[in-house]
Amino acid sequence: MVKRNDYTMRDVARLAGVSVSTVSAVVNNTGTVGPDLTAAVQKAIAAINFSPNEGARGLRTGRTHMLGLIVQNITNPFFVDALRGVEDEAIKHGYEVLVCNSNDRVDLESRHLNALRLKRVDGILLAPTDSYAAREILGQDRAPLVFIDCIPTKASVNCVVTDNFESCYNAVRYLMQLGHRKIAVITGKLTHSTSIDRVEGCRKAMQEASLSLLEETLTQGDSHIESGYRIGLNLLQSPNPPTAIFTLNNRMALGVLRALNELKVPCPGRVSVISFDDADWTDVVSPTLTTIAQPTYEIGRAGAKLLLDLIHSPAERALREPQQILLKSTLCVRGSTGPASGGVPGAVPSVVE
Amino acid sequence: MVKRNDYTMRDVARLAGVSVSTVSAVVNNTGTVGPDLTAAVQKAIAAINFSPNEGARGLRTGRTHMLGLIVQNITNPFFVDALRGVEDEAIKHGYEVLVCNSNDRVDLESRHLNALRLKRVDGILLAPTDSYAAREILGQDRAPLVFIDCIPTKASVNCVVTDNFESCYNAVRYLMQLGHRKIAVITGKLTHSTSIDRVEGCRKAMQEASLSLLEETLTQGDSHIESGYRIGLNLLQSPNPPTAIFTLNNRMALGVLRALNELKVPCPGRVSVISFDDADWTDVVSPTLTTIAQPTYEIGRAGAKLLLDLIHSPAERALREPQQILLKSTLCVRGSTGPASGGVPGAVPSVVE
DNA sequence: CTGTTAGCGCGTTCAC
DNA sequence: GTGAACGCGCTAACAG
Repeated sequence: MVKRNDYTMRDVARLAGVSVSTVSAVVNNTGTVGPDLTAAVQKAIAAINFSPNEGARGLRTGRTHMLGLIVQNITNPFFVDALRGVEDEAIKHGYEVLVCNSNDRVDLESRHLNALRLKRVDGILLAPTDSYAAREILGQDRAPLVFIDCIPTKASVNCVVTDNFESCYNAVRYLMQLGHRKIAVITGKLTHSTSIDRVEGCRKAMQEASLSLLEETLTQGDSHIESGYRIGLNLLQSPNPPTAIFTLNNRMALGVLRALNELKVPCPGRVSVISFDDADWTDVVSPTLTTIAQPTYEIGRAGAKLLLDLIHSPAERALREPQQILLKSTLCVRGSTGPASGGVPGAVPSVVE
Repeated sequence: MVKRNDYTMRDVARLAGVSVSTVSAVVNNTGTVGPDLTAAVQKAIAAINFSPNEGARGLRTGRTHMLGLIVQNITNPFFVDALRGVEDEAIKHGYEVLVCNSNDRVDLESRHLNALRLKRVDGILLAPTDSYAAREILGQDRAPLVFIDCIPTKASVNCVVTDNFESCYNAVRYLMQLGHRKIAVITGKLTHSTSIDRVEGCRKAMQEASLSLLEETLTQGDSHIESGYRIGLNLLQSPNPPTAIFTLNNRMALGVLRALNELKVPCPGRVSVISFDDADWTDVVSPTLTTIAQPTYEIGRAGAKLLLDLIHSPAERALREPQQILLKSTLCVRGSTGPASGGVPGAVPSVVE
């Protein structure tokens, strides 16, 4: 047993000459204690700088006032912004946030899930590493759960995500308006709903223009810089290169830009680049990067809000259908996208709308 | 009282036909329970999917197995990397991390400090917003505390930081070797030890070369992009511009680069730029950025390690002098720094070593 | 080896 | 309006 020199309510009670329950009543402001005693208790509390033990309180009330947040990879600024949103909302309601980083590993994710369970957090926000793995945890009884940046299954679950389908649909249409017909798409892992929805959005836009999303123009990366770089090199050096590259994530775009600079391929002269996710540096890189900005902070905030809602009304929760919150993104046009006209000879297919 | 449908040890005990303490002994693996009973208990645990309530355990043991991490501003990637280091180390020892973002506000910082106290975390890692404010919390009795990215006072405190003084000393010497004599320094808030130490490092290097760090070449920013941009514009448009700009933080460098591009000032042709903090994008921006890379992850890891050390040996802690861990940085030379020779006419002062 | 007992710090009926 | 008693889920003495 570790020695803790924290003061307890008993100390306060003794000092104020009252009973523990009176102290408790004052601390919790139940309003049933007379003004004189209240003052005495408050004085005693201040005197020894007493602060109630939230752990013990939680044991009684069944509330820990802690939220768990598990993110795929904290290295991705997207999740940092979401984290800010989560924390701001949590604080506002007197909650603290236990942050866990899965580091793209499913095993770490479930380990964190278990740790949060032991800690009896009041609710969990989960940005899963893999949609299929995420489904398995759905059946289990645990604290209220809200997914962010992922819709793990068609079945109804509480989640908040960007409208990935529409965002990509619009982005590809934008590229096609610029005259692009051969558009390469670099995706994240296709076992994640986010990637899947984004690809579908691309596919729809292209189908409407009687183009098809060919295997050769769709490449799976892993959301990290290196994969963007490697795939970018391949794409740019292929005999029949695309006139536009669409990376479905920020950091893969960084890799593509690196490949671009290294190969000294003019952009947007020969190839346009557009990427999902905005960032600090998009207007300082060369070329400045056209992006689709997600409401990152808002995703976190809305997720936390929904979660706190579930926590505070468990009765309704059972009745109400889970909510799927879809947030809109913004297209930020910058220097990396331009007309396809000056493309490589032969790169423009004969398809006409 | 909220209804929790979690199972307790009593349920397990009942199911296994043993007493609660036996269950406890099995769970904690004290090795005093016979093999047959152990098996029975484990079976019962598995049957109802029991998991011990860490909160209740903490009430007994006085350990919450939680660490608090308060960072100045989570938007800064430096702290995200440190966070990763903290978490990895924490997990290894069965701890979870409560992450708090002060958002550069001293009042939020102390609010978080208080919340962590209520939660009875076993230890706190603090990256303070302001060194002066940080001193005030030193006297208070609370959980073991380790500072990161800050030495709030000359008096001995446990902390782990980059050797800011030496890093800057070396960086300025590097610039001087390239022939630079008029070096502008853009600092973060000067109420933070980190900024102060960095400035001192610059000053020493310049003094050794009989140069002085003039007020006109030393400007205080606030570590955000905007301030770098604004100060950068001023500097570049001044009648007697510097031949080199040293930003003491990542994001201010981003601002300077923006100013540079906007004004179309050749870099490093007319002015060189070097910055503290490395980043993902340093080799994709134009020009690629020369930086001083801090061992960010390691700062977090070492900080957590030191903290866990303090937690696990409170007896020695009282005896031992607090530790100040100083980590080395790395100079990453890229495209934004070059010889000063081609500088603006008149920009080279007549000072000769 | 195992069970009984006594709290950890707090909130919450109940009598008074 | 106030205080005594009980229990939240668990660990740690101690007894057997």
